[in-house]
Amino acid sequence: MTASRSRTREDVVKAASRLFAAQGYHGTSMRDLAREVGVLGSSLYSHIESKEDLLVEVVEIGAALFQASAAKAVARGGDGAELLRSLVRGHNDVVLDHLDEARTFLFEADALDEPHRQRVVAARNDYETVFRAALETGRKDGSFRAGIDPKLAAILILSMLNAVERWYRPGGSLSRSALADAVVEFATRGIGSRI
Amino acid sequence: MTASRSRTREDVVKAASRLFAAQGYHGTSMRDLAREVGVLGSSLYSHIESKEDLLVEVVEIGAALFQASAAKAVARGGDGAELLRSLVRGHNDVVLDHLDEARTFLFEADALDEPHRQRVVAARNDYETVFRAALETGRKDGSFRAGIDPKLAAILILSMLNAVERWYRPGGSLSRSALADAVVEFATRGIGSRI
DNA sequence: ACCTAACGAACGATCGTTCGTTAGGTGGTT
DNA sequence: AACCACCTAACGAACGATCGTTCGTTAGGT
Repeated sequence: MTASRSRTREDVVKAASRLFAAQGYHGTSMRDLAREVGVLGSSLYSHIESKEDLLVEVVEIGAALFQASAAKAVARGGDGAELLRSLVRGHNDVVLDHLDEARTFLFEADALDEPHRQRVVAARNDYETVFRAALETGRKDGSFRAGIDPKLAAILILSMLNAVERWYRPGGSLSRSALADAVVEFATRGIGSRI
Repeated sequence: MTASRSRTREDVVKAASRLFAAQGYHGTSMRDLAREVGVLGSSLYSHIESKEDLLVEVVEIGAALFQASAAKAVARGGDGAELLRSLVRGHNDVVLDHLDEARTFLFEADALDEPHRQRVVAARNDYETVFRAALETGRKDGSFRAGIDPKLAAILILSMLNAVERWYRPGGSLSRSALADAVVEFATRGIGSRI
């Protein structure tokens, strides 16, 4: 049935996510990928069109995950502070639950051809805009200081979040929930000026 | 005269920095590199041992730049807050003045063989330790809140700094100095709780 | 009997690298 | 000044390996 075929295709895409995330797109050969799936290189082409097609698919999965996370946070509502907290938790969940797709989306888009790369840039801009809007909301409703620059703050917060996968190891002393809380607290209070 | 006109090893290393930073190690061929230098592929081997040797060299240059920056900040002295400011300014200067080497050091170390990769990991740990020590100092001298986690804060601050090259464009509305100030202010005050 | 995933050989292109050769410049000796 | 020995950077062909991909064939499930 079509179900078994599409499941196999999903296996290939999932394996590609893993290898692209671990070794990079250019560092992964189709024979590497085939070995990961448990098949010979040529057999992959029963399921996919081309290597670049695979990258497009993985990157789009990553983009959709972040987009869905942002949409869910917005739908949940709340003031600026609550919105920011939702966004941070959602982002962390995406990174930790879908590490390979997130990594590929965040760091391998340069390997795409120009039109596809532009779509990734646009998706990231849209996502960043949601963060910026949350910060603007919070600035107005009193959640945050009046002096903040929402655009810059959004970039800095996302910089911290996107780097989480580089150092966070699940099962350590810091739980996933505590991680999100720590990022939010750092973003809102910083390290300084004990009152 | 021969020194300035003849292509030296440094020219090759510099070109490699540019391409490794722009396209990644695996995305750069020796013929790509040769074209960048203005020579045929085989001619590169008058100057270097191997492609991986080149990566090692570029990465070590990057490591040395960050290490020197940290040493300079420490030598300058001051309390925790002043030390952190020095470290942030120094880091930004390294990234903006030596973008290619910094990028390669930060993001291409995975392509190294295991022993060399370990040395990069160690260098990054040492560098992070300087940041952590500055935060611990500041926690004791009253520059920062008592409740902060220096290890986590160091990671988060470095996450922001390492991402600067992904979005900052010199010549824009944000000067280099203002950028460093903004990062320091974000790190110390955050966005929240107007008191 | 049909469908299809997987095989395995093979394609041309490109990979990193080697090697014998060449051109051009330098220094030393006459 | 003229010679020669020497050095070095670059060339260009070629190496074996591997790249992404194609294709005719085969095995197994429905």
